[in-house]
Amino acid sequence: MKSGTITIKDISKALGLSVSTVSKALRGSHEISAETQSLVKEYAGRINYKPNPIAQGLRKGKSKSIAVIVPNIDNNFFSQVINGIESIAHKKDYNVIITQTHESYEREVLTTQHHFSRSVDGLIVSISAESENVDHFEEVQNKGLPVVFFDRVPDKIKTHKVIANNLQGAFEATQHLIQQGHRHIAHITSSDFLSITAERLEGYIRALEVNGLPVEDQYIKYCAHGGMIKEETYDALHELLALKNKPDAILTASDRLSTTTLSILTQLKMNVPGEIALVGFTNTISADIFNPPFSAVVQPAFEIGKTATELLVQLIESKRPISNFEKRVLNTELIIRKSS
Amino acid sequence: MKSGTITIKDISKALGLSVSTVSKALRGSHEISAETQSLVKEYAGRINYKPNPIAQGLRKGKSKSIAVIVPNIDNNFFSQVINGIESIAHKKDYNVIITQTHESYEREVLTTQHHFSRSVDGLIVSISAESENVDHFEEVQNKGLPVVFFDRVPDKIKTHKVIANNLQGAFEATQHLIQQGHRHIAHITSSDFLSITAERLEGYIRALEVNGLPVEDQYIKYCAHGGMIKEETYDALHELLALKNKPDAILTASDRLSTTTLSILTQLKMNVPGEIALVGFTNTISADIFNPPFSAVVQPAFEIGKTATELLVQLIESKRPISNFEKRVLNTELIIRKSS
DNA sequence: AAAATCTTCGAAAACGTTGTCGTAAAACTA
DNA sequence: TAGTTTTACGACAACGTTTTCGAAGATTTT
Repeated sequence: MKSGTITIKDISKALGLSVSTVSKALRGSHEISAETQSLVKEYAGRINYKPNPIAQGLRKGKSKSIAVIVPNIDNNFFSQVINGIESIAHKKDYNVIITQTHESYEREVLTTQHHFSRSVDGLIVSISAESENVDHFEEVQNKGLPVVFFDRVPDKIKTHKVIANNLQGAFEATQHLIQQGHRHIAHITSSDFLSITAERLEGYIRALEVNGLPVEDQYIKYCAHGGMIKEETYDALHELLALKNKPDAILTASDRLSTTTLSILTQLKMNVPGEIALVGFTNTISADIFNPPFSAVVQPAFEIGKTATELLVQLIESKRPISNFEKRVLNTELIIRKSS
Repeated sequence: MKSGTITIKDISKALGLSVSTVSKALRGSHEISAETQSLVKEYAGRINYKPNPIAQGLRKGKSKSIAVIVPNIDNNFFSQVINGIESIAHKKDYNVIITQTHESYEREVLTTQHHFSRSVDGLIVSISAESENVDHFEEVQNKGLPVVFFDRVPDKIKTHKVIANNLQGAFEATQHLIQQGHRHIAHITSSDFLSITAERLEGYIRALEVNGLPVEDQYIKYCAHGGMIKEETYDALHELLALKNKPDAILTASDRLSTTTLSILTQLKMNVPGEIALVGFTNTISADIFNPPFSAVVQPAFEIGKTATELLVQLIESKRPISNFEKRVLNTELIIRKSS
């Protein structure tokens, strides 16, 4: 690791200057004469000197990097958010490192602490489906690490949050199903304590109510692992199809749940939307080549990532502590295809 | 950042011991008496002390973390590889951080240098479609940072490599298309200098030759950005369909190219496989709900990730320099569905 | 009882950087 | 010319660890 690394010390030796002089010259300090500065800079450039950011971080407590913690990356919603994050972060000269929790509470705690102690400058987080407890985030936040949440956000923690208008999205999708003539609409969703679950459920319920339809518990199925475990979705769907009053439509609440549900229905050789219609929250770029083409509630994922990053950088670079936090809500878009 | 952080110094003050004693006690050194050790450990546990890995890294030149550099994460092949990487890395107590290059040479260089100087212990890389030049990897490797390549590997650099049996995979897929009666088989692939491109092309050509079919340049289309830019694929496809002898089948060489091609054919309302059959390299988990269900050459992505990580850890933890490097080749699987 | 050996700990250096402070020489002021 | 300010640089401490070395006290060996 160390063999070829070039440090300030090498430059100082070669040029017969002190390390502090070299450091200051490199940073363009006014204490150093123009000649010395250009001498140092020229030489540093020539031998391809790169400052060691971890030493800088140690010294300054800043590292110009931000970490993203998401449940999974194999999910177009999250990967699009990450692209949004990178678009802003790179522009502002921050590096972005990504870690996934696989919906595991334990991994989330570990990775949070890891990022904290490797001193990233901030965290952008969407909470794992298993994480009922969010103390680990509160802890690092109290120690001065800025955190911004998106999508799955905790009520408890005071900070910036960026979400899609989940209520509206679920409302419109349900409304659409009702307009198509469906009366028994089921909802397959994630862990009941996640913010997105509550918000989307609320939209679903309101649409039913507005249309004078009953809200039936038997039509609402929670998947504790957010669809990570296929059996979970399979069981939920199976229970729905075993009901006396089988649902004639389903609203699925997440990317993974949507594709898994369609996949199972296809396996069961069920006619979509003939026997059962399907609308789901999903940002998959392949929705139009699904069979049938998938009606989707699409979240402004890229925008969410951009917004979260702007807010985070604001927190990081603010001189004095910020206390009035905002919750940005971005609108979803309902794209109707053939599955409904 | 620093406010709440607990350091060895805090412990040493509280217990009236020197920092060196505390450090050694924490690491279980035999120089420290059992009582002192348990005293220190108990106290450290109680106040929730966490060693600062970046300081450890500075001191020891090791950080117990490895970085993964891939073109994109919104791609089931790469996300599955990453899952394989994490499965081994976490077991061996390494943290995994992920960065994407978006097929950009420039970003690849930047992120490589960034990881090097934040002193990760090793790199697992699949090269960007733009990167004809791989000097940046050679450079960090010469400075002592172990690198393992997978999937898109450079010929030039001597190190461990893990790839799918691309030749065999392409051969079987082409063979299958021929058996289905197709005689004009096109091949849409990535940048011509990528290893996977050459290997898959070779398999395609051999299958044609074995069956006494001509190899025609007009049927072979390269996409310099690996399908990242949709127009690229669109143009390639358009040119193929404008030929006098339109192809009656296509073999696509990557995840993104496969879905994009199907998507465009769907837009063009072409009958797949009636007018044109399709087989492609892809690890998408949604292949069975595509319209039509997609015939896929599936790579053992998870296994590739696992293998690459085992080899990397071996490089990292080896006492003396390793010079006999291996290239592991893992078999693909052809899953025939309805698109061919 | 003196000498040798352990045992247990602390002082200090090191990793690569930055920032504070001190200081010699040069430039100005009176 | 003496005094004051400015310029341009170097010494040193600090960030949080680990490790080498030395040394005091305890224990064992002769």
